[in-house]
Amino acid sequence: MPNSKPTPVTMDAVYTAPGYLFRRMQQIAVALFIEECKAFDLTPVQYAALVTISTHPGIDATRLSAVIAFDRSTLGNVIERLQAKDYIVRKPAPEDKRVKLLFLTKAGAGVLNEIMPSVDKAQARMLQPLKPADRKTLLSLLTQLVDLNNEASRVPLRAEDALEHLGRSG
Amino acid sequence: MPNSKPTPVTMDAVYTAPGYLFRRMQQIAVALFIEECKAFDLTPVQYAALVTISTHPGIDATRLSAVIAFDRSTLGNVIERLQAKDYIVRKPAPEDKRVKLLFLTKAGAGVLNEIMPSVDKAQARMLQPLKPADRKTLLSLLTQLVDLNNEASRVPLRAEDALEHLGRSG
DNA sequence: ATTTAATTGACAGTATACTTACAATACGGC
DNA sequence: GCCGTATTGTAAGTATACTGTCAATTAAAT
Repeated sequence: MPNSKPTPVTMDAVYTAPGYLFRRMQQIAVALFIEECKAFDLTPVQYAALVTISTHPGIDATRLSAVIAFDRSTLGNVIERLQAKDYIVRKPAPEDKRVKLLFLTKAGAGVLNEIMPSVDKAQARMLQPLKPADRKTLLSLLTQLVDLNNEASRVPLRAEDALEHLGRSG
Repeated sequence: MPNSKPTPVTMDAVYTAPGYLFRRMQQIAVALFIEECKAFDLTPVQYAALVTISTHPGIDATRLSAVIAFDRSTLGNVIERLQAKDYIVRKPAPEDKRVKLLFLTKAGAGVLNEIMPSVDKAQARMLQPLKPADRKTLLSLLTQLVDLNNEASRVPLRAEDALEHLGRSG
């Protein structure tokens, strides 16, 4: 009789799983971001896209997705929303008819400057409960882990590759 | 002239933000889970729900949401999908006509038992790149941080409260 | 130079994750 | 026992996040 002893299942199968903990922390991070930045009507993803377009004016959607490691399909919708809010504009690339280049508008640059302190506050708040030394340790291990697992993600970060033929502005 | 010196924006505003790193790790965690468990057609969230229904048979959707800290609305759809796959059944509660109680089916209990090793493999893989001591440190800090930030999340974990009048089976 | 392959943005479809709102039901104070 | 209130499940609407696919276009192979 095979499989005669099924392992007894406990909630530890959920609570101690790193994947569960990362999910919870991500949800906490988004909640804190939204709370601190509620005056600005910008989501964390939209903020990351704005920052990247700011540091790489004229980047296209595919390269943007590689630089922040967000899915290309998802980013299409994000870009549409940023455009609807008049924070960015899309201009057709002269040398490649498929490509649309992304630029910040004045309003986009303004929001980005204004939201920064609130973003910093949110980022600080989510580590606040830890002792300063533990914050540094966690951030260091987390940075290492994300980097070492880069290829495991569906959309690996390709910061360098993506910018090879751009003006190397970031 | 106010605001005459806008802070120069760099990609560090994204790359070093803990929120960004948590988002990346969550995406990596999901990718690894899906890859290891592709034979089973179960998502991480569906797995967590199945485990909880297994350890708390007869739990209702609202309490389930509190025990795994997932949004109540989201969970409605998750439950529908688990029901469509015949992994769970919903039975009306005799003493409260609003409530529908959740139970595993034989198939649900079977999948849960079979998928466990693959889930463990995925969870191990995402920490694998770190040295064993660093894995322990990260997991400890992450667990602390999630717990200390519990109230900041939109759906705080309420494991105890949620089970007060249940049979205390977990 | 013409066929083949790769890239780009777009779209459809599924699955979380959250908000607000709502009807049905249950419960509290009185 | 009635009434205001809270709870439960559900639904609609928005925003990620991923899978495919597709047409248009460009690049590469020969």
